Amino acid sequence: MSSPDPFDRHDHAACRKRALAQAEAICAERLTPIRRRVLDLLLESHVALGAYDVLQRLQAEGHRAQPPVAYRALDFLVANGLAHRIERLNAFVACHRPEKCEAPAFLICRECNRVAETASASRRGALARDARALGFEIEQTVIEAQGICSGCRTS
Amino acid sequence: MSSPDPFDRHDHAACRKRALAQAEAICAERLTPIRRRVLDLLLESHVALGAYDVLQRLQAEGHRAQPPVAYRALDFLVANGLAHRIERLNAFVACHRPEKCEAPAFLICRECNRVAETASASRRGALARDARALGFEIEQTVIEAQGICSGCRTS
DNA sequence: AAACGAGACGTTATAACATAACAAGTGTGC
DNA sequence: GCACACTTGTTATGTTATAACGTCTCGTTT
Ligand SMILES: [Zn+2]
Ligand SMILES: [Zn+2]
Ligand SMILES: [Zn+2]
Ligand SMILES: [Zn+2]
Repeated sequence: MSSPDPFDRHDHAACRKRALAQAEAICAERLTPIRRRVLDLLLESHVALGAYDVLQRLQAEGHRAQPPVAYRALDFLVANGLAHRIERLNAFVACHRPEKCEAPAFLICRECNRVAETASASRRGALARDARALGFEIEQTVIEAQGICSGCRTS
Repeated sequence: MSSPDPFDRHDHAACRKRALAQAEAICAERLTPIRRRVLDLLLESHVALGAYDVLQRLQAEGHRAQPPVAYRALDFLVANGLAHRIERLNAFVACHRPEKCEAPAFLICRECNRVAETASASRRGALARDARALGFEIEQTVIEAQGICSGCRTS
């Protein structure tokens, strides 16, 4: 089955809870309060958050944080597969299925800025074939599609 | 046939000349001296250049340029399909085949930093299918693979 | 010719994104 | 205790990108 579609309504409270539980399973005690809070901030938001957006939210909660605090937490989450960086937006989203996530691809609505995560073809596609032909060894692939979601198109 | 492989040796003087000629055919008088020069700077370099790299080179040639000069030229080139932005690197490469270029994908060597342009599957792949299923209309897709090229791997 | 508008470019200033470097606190194992 | 790994706090700075406004040129309109 596919990941929850952020363009669609779903039981997001449960979705968020599950993602946090998976995060704790993956990281155990390494999911410190700051990291956990940052992950939850990403889960709360269906749009990608920039590091400074995260920082502002932390500060709004009374945490006297400086930029490295946000970047470190985000870097940790990305390194552990709990969040993804969206290059196009210089921003981050939570991964909703960290246990099954491999070779993600993203659909970014230019109107509402929401980001949907989907799975990419990975080792089978034309790109992998081309790379092999060139002797290029792919380690990681960024796939980010821009466009307009169904909700925004109809309105 | 595929585009010239920057990981491979080729007659780059000719390659560059052809690309410039195609650029002039596409833009006519709109390819002003600055834009032409920036395009040529990108063609000269097999690695992606950041806007400030371009800027430095312009300044080294005696041109008293400020950042917007570089960004404007690069934006123009990208808008006209003569160059591509590599999101992962916040940098730009010239397109070697602007007339035939559609849905490009990139292979980025993390060791030598060279970037090869290839063609992506476009409307047929799993991504397009997923998007259609969600009612998402894709307008543009960024595909950037990181890895290691054959030259760098063997050495 | 004078007025106008579009497009390119010059210039200043500032916004937005990201990291280097070092200090200090915590816990674990020796 | 002490070394070590890891996390966090904090200051400062580096890097990437754009807003805003002025000027110049050229071709079109009046
Ligand atoms: Zn994911
Ligand atoms: Zn939308
Ligand atoms: Zn191209
Ligand atoms: Zn290489």
